[in-house]
Amino acid sequence: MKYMTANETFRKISEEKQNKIIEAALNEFSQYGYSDANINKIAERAGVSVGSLYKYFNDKQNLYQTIVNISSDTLQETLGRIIGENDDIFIIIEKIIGAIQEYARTHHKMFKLYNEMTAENNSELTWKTAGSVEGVTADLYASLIEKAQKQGLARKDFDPRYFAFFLDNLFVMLQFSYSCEYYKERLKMYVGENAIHDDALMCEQLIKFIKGAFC
Amino acid sequence: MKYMTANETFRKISEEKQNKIIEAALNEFSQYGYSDANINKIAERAGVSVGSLYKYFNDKQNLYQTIVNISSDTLQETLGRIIGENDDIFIIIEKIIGAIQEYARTHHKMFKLYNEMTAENNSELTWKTAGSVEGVTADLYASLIEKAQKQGLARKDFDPRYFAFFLDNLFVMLQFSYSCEYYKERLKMYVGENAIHDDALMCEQLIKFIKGAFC
DNA sequence: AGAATAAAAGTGAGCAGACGCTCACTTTTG
DNA sequence: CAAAAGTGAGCGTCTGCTCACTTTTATTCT
Repeated sequence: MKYMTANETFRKISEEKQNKIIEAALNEFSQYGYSDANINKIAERAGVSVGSLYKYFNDKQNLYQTIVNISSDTLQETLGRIIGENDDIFIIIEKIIGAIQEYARTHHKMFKLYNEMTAENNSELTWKTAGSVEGVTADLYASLIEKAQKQGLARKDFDPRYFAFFLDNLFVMLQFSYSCEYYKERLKMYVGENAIHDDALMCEQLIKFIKGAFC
Repeated sequence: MKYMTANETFRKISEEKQNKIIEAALNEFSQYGYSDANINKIAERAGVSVGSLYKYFNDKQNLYQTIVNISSDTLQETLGRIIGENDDIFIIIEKIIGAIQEYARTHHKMFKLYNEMTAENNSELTWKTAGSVEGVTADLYASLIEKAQKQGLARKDFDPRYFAFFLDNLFVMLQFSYSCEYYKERLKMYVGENAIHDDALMCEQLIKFIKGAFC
């Protein structure tokens, strides 16, 4: 169900109002992180009173959880669609890289939120939601690789679960490199100032790297 | 110079006292992150008064910077030593993986601190110290790969700077996977409960992956 | 050597500002 | 005219940091 973590009241208000609140909260949380995010500011930016906000969400944690869930669902939906298209593995990888590059521009706050969330120490809470997603992804990648091995598209002398892990590691770091200040700077150090804008070159090189590893 | 960011007073006190303060601060910062770290608690755990702490360090930021610098230096020193040994690239990679696995146990708080630091938004401050380190690493990896290309150890149809980037991405994620709660859980999802303890298998699989990509 | 004294180091109660959250109240809805 | 939705001043708490004060160390003088 949509916005499961929010209170009933929130689900009854107009979609426009919902969106304004979600946008304001995503803005604040992704920019300042959980602890430094200011609830009063979120309310002000969203054009609602703090009192109302606390009728929609039990507390700060609850609002944060809702935003994390929304982001997680949005990203997962895209990934699911791509993998469900039943292409061969290297086409899928290319599509995923393309999706990361596109999302880094249109939804970069969600990537940033994801980065902050994983750095937090009370991961137990956030793991319950984002964790299930990671589990599904892990299985999907592993079975894709296994299929590729059977089709002769990948060599057979490695553990598909480990290679799925390394593959997703490369994707996670690509997300960070496009969305988070620190990793943006780091990317520049490695491949130069304007690499951030040359999507095609990055995609080409990364696929070459992955293909090499698999074949 | 040692502890450059700290005040002169700090550099004059006994090494034992310095170490107690650094340990207490590293503990607090790595466990709770910058914002939620409590200065009063650090002082108490280190066995000094808050007043003294503020004679050693200008403010919270300053103490944090000092801890980040120390961690950064410690890790960089190890990496520099390994790369300086002039082995062929795959021996170096194996040694780096081994060092990550070892440090994940002996210095895991430093890795955690690094993860939190990179998620912070005021990266400009921390970039000044950690950033210079990343720059050096980037150059070292790239020239190592270039050398391998010339020696015929790696194929020549890729950009060494991009491959250096992907290589270090795999190392960074390995660090996180061994040290940070979220990524530990994620690693379990991918390769199973007891993969965290099977260092040899992880090393073997990762080298296989990297070797494939390079050759 | 020890007293006198100045400088440096150390202390912790408490100030000041920030912020999550409440609640007595008003407005809107059905 | 209830019931539900909305409001925002301000309460309570938390915490970075200060400052008036004490203790220790270093130096000078008799």
